[in-house]
Amino acid sequence: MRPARLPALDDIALEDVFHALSDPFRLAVVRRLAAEGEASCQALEGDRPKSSVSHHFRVLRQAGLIRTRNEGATHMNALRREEIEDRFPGLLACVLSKQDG
Amino acid sequence: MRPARLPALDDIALEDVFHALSDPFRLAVVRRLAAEGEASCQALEGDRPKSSVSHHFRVLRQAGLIRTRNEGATHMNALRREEIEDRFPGLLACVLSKQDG
DNA sequence: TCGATAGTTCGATATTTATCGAAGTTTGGC
DNA sequence: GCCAAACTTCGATAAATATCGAACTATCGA
Repeated sequence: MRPARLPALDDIALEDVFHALSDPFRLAVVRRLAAEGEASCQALEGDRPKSSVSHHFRVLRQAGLIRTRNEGATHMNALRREEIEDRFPGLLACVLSKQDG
Repeated sequence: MRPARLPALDDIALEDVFHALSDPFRLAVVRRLAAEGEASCQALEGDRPKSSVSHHFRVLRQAGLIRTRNEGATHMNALRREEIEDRFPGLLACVLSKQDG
């Protein structure tokens, strides 16, 4: 199992983060990770096929938003909170406020 | 000249705002409007064709990010700052901070 | 070793978005 | 009224994304 190859947030443009967050499923994943701390892909897939879920997790990973830790066969995902806050101050607050409005 | 048909920000999902901001040209427009207050489409087009510029302004308008006021034949655009801040607190701050990083 | 489970990767198709010329609209000036 | 300027709208094409099944990989347990 190779190292997690986390992209450095400094190399990521805000546009790319916005793109990652412009999908409802991905935005929901970010919100749930913020609320629940850590979760497997499976725990967050709705009823969609695994390949689709995997695709969305990859987009989030490449945008620097999440970190994935392999724990046995399951992959545990978590928000890169501090780093995101450091690089894009206020972004998470914005995503997490008024989630229903 | 019919009324500006501004969408109510309450009707706009955060995903849609993120989508609007996920394009480098549109993000640049938002930043320039924030810095300069008001500008015509023409003043902000790089060297791209008018139809392309018009398209991007429409996306920004539909996402509720800008307001367009017709002053003669030219259309003056401005950020809907207070409303955006109201609906998505922190979003603009995030877009406007560290624009070069 | 054989399954079963959890994800990833591949490939093909569908949907969405962007791009840009051409034609149309509105406004102001002569 | 006529023309130019500033946009918008239309339509066609290109490019980027999403979707989903099928095949592949890695890990755990019996």
